[in-house]
Amino acid sequence: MEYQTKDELLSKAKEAEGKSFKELDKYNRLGNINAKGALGQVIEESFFEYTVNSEARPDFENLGVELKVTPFKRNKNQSLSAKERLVLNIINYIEEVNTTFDTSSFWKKNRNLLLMFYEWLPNVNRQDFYIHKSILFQYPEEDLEVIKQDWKTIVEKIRNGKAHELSEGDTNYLGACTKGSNKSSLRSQPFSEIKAMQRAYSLKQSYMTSLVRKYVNQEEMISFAKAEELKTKTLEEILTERFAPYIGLTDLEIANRIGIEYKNKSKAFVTNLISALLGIKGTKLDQIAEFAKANIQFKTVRLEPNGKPKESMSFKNIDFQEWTSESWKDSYIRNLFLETKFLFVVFEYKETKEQNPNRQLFFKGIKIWNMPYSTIEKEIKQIWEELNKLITEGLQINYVKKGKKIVETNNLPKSNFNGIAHIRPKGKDGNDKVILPNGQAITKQCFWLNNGYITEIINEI
DNA sequence: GCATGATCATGC
DNA sequence: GCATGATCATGC
Repeated sequence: MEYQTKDELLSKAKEAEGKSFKELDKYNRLGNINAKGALGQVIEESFFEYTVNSEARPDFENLGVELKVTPFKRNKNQSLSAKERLVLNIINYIEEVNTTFDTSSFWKKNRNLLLMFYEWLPNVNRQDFYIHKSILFQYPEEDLEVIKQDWKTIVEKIRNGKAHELSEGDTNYLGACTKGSNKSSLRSQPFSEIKAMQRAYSLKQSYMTSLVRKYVNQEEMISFAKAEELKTKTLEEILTERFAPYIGLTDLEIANRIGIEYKNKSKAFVTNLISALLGIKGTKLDQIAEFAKANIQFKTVRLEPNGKPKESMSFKNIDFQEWTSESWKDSYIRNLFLETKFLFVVFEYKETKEQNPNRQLFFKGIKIWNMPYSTIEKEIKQIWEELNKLITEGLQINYVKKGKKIVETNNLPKSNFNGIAHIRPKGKDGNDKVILPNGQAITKQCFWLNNGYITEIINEI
């Protein structure tokens, strides 16, 4: 049947709230097909009773509304997250470069979304998943401005003959995610001979998480950029501008100026500093809308007078079981760097520790960065493969006497491995160990980006 | 001076 | 108690 108004469509969609897919599946689709989009098909065919299509036009064409059935999950700490990105239409590289945002395939098809959220549960048959919430989604004005910027970024890259280097980390809310995983899903691009992976527009998982929290859980986040400002400046430009007045000041001076408590060793200090600089003092960083939606993580960098950080940058400890059971494409480390943007908050010491043990820290600036696709697929992949190989072979773990102490050594990739990253212990003490898949015990290990590599990134400021 | 291993400190 | 950010210590 055809719905005459959006309200009519929405009230129909709301009838599904609280129902399981089993109840909605009139034609027993779920019993027969295993395909990925089956849950969406049940909604299209059984619930709305229209034939499944994969056309460029929206599903409810007369209303210009596209239907999307999308999962969320509950985390260990009970918060909700989108289970995945929302995949939209495939990008035709050849045609998309001839459009503007308003005439783009993205905007034509996905301007109005009817979102039906269901909860995904581990070890539960998908027939028993429930629809929790149906909403007619329209992009908030400030989000739409960021999405327009993202769209431009994507199309510019195609125009520069770099469709094959597109990466989700390039953009903030709207991404270009790969779709189809084999060689046959390569497509031509207009300004390069190189075939590019087929990609679709997508709303990033982090962006979808913000929608889940807002619409399913009624959580509000706080944003620092207004739509008006985003019309003339990118999110990155706004951030840079907000931090600029404080360049050259010491951390103490900044604390005094913005009225936050100064705690030298406190992890919370830089967090407080960021939210205060952004004009939303006291907001936890995961509650800052732009950071949450774009998956921007901050990292503090402290440069020595020679312009290089003394220390490498650590990430979370390595889960060896996870590392060796995932494929490269699904690997934690690959997806971390593909999907995360980093906000480096850079400070510098102007004296060495020898010159002055109580040396002060001066704010130098920020850098918003995501790892280039080529680095992920080359150096990060190398280290991932090397670690997998070593774990399969069995690590060489030795205990050698150094002076009075006994030190644990191993043959994991060191900082000279490929210049980008290395693996190094990070435990509480000598007894803080994990068990490798083959039963060996080793001090907890961590993934580090080399300080030399960090220097290169920061020097682009 | 740098690389690598060791471990402290904070916050949830 | 643990994860993660931060930093120390030692030897080449």
